[in-house]
Amino acid sequence: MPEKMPPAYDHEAVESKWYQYWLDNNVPRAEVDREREPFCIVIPPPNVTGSLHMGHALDNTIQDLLTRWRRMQGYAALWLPGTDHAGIATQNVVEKMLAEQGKTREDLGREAFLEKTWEVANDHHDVIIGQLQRLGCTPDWSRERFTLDEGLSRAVREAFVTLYEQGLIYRGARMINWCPRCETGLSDLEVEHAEHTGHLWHIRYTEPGGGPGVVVATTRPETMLGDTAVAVHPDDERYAHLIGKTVVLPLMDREIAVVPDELVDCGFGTGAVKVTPAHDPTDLEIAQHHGLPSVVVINDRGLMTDEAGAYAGMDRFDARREIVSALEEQGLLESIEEHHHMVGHCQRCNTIVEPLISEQWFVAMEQLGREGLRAVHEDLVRFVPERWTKVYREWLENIEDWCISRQLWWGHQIPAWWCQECRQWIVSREAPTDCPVCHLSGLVQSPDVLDTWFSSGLWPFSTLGWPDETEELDFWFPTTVLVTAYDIIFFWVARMIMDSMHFMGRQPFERVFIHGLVRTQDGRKMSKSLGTGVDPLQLIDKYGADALRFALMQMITHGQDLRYSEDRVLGARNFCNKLWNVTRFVTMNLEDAPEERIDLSQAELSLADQWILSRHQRMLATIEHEVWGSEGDDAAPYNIAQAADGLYEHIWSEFCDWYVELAKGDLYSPPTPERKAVTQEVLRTVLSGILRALHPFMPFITEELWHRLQDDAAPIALAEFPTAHAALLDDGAEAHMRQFRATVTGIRGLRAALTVPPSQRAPVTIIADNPDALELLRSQQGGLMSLAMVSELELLEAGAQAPEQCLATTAPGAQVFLHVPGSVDLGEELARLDRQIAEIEGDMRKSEGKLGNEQFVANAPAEIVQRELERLAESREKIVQLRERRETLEKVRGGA
RNA sequence: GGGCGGAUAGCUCAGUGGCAAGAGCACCUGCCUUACACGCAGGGGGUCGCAGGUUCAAGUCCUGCUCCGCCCA
Repeated sequence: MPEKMPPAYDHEAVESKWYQYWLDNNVPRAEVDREREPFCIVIPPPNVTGSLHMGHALDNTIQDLLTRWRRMQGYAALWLPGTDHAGIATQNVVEKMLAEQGKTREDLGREAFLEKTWEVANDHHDVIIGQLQRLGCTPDWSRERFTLDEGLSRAVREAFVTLYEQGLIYRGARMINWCPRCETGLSDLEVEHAEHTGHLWHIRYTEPGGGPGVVVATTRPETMLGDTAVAVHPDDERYAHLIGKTVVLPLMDREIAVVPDELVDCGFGTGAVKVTPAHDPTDLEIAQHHGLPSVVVINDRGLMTDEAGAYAGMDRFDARREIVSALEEQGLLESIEEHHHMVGHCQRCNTIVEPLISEQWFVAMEQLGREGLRAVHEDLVRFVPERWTKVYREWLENIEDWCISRQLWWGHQIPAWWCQECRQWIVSREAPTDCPVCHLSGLVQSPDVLDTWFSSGLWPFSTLGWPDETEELDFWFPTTVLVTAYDIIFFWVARMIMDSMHFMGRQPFERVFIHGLVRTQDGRKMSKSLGTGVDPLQLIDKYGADALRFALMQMITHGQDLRYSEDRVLGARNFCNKLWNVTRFVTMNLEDAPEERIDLSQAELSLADQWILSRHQRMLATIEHEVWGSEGDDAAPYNIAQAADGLYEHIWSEFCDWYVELAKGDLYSPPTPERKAVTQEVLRTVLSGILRALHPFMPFITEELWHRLQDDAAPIALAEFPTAHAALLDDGAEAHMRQFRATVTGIRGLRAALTVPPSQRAPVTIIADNPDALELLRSQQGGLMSLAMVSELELLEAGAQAPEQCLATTAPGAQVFLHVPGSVDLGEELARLDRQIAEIEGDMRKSEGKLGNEQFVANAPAEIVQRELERLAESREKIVQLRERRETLEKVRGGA
């Protein structure tokens, strides 16, 4: 890397060159290797509709970070990529494209429509892969899967047929959620409920003889055409006289029975409800109790049927208006109330769903649900944070059968064939040529496809080769951790666990790391339609992928939504620049370093050397502990933000602010050549550790700087992750540095109090409280003078006479005096001292209060009491010094 | 209706019952000190939502309440 480093980091120049390098060096590739520990993450497959948003950027950065880290630690680390065909979503996108040309899918026919959809899916796929690569993600591309590819389709057929054979898949007519726009059945989860302000219409159903009858309240008057009864609560005295009688259904002139049923809520509306068994789940139940007939008045396109009489062919909402006005004309509309209620909408197209009785394929969930529960009861799968376990458990405990057939074209066509001769369904892994029962041909495959989540549920094992018993499956399954947001726990996570327990007899992953959603700065949901979406690629263009990744990693909080703010990305970009420049500094100063490397364990280290090496070990131990815990993957807490902060703090506030500044003395004017060489070695060693530890967070810049630091380097992506060595921890050096730093900071504070510019050095006197402190300051004199911009340093023993015409402060173990050339504003200085005195007096009172409390002394641990005693002693010492100082100043002032 | 989460500096958020509550950004002051102005040094800023309780000790544990958000019915 011969060219010089420019003084500002340019992310575009750096990030463009390393992805291909990683591919060339096989970085993403994972091999089955029995000598290594397996580590495996399967990607939550992005939909091949649309492109990646900030949520994907977050989710995939976490996965890449964990994978890179384990890879560097020598694990056989597989991150398995892929995409999801996203049945209804993708089909909607293509239908919209067709609609722009005035066409429908029927115009094209199934085959041509699917061809078109494959094209669209392939295009989106390529965009998504490109985005993941821009983000620096390194999943094993050689193992990439798609939910509709041949292998996964085989897995789907295997799962379907097996469940059918086990009696866990059945076909039947049930009331389901129907989207009249998509013209397909939906599962309960695909319906989103939103509060609507509607009306509660009170409608009178009179008695055949002309009696007053009963007033029913309804939110959906259009369904009344299909009413087959009126129900009241059996204990409701208001309506007792009507039970067993009939009333006349308005507009249809049909006599319907008044039936008693416990399901009726006396408090709702008038306490009498119309019963429309074909269009309401509760009504259907009531109808079943009383053997009532069903009349279907709304069809699967949301239009009124022939049964709706005069309203046949009308849209359901037009019919509602017409019916209300007809009732009003006839004087049967008693009143209208405003009413707030939850209305179900199609998750994909937001159309109001219609409950319809329909013949569909269902998965019986009771047994699968039990198996899913066993996975958490026996701790086979653990959620991080743990509280999501409860959410998962409660959903499974109340689970209902799952409608899996969709009246769509894009997806896995159901492996079921209808024999027109025997009038029965043949379910089979392979397409049968003729009916196994009557042996006649004339089988017709069900045109329906499966719910997308049926295939996604198999993802952790189908992608590893199931139903074949592959080496990969044997080695990497169960996978290590699943990383996803909480919004698909039911849709996807739960189904993977149930399916895996059922088909594999084991959990799909040992842990589920649940993170939150990325929101806008003011906490709103990011959405393209609201214009609140942020495109990760634009941010990458502006600040770089490393900055985006690091910012996201700093913002993660466990299971809580995070508010995106561009300031954070800017901050992370500045951090990149800091890293760039400190590497620039180190490489510039390594140019004349000796060829031969120095063994630091044998070298004579300065205090600063010992300190930074110790702090470096501590940082490494901290980040390992925060992310992986101390007992390996099954206890990993994934505190990634804490690890990011640990690195940031170490690099910026310790390595750059203090070590590098102190190193300058030993580099520019070393007392001995050895001192310089050791300093160079420490700089090289610590920076090398920093780059490697930071690599999983910021892969591009660390790869670049790694090669800047050493010409002949192999990829940092494959370098060994640094390990903390307890032997290099040095509590003594850390304590001495704390004291040293406090002294420097004390002097700087005095300078700032007088606004002495940095260019102006100033003389300083320090009176050490004890010989140890004196020795420390004497040994660090050079660093102290340069970092605190001291012109002359006078170091005195305890008891020495304090100099006059000075500003003073106290540091641990020392009193510090800044000699002021001109005149000092004594008034201001006195006020400053008074503030300090007041503060310390407050501290003293608190300590004295605690120590004067017998209970505290008796009950608190000895260590805490001891600490309190020390603090009190320190405060007393300080306050004596400050008061003396104040007196002196007063005298000077008086004399002046 | 049931459940979950949140409320800490102007903003976004950290914070094992015990060292007098921290960071980043923003703000104020002074600096182009030969790695970095994407920077350096210094500084101001807090009834830890409210009210009780447990404890020698509560931002942290318990109870109740208020407000905000989410999920399920």
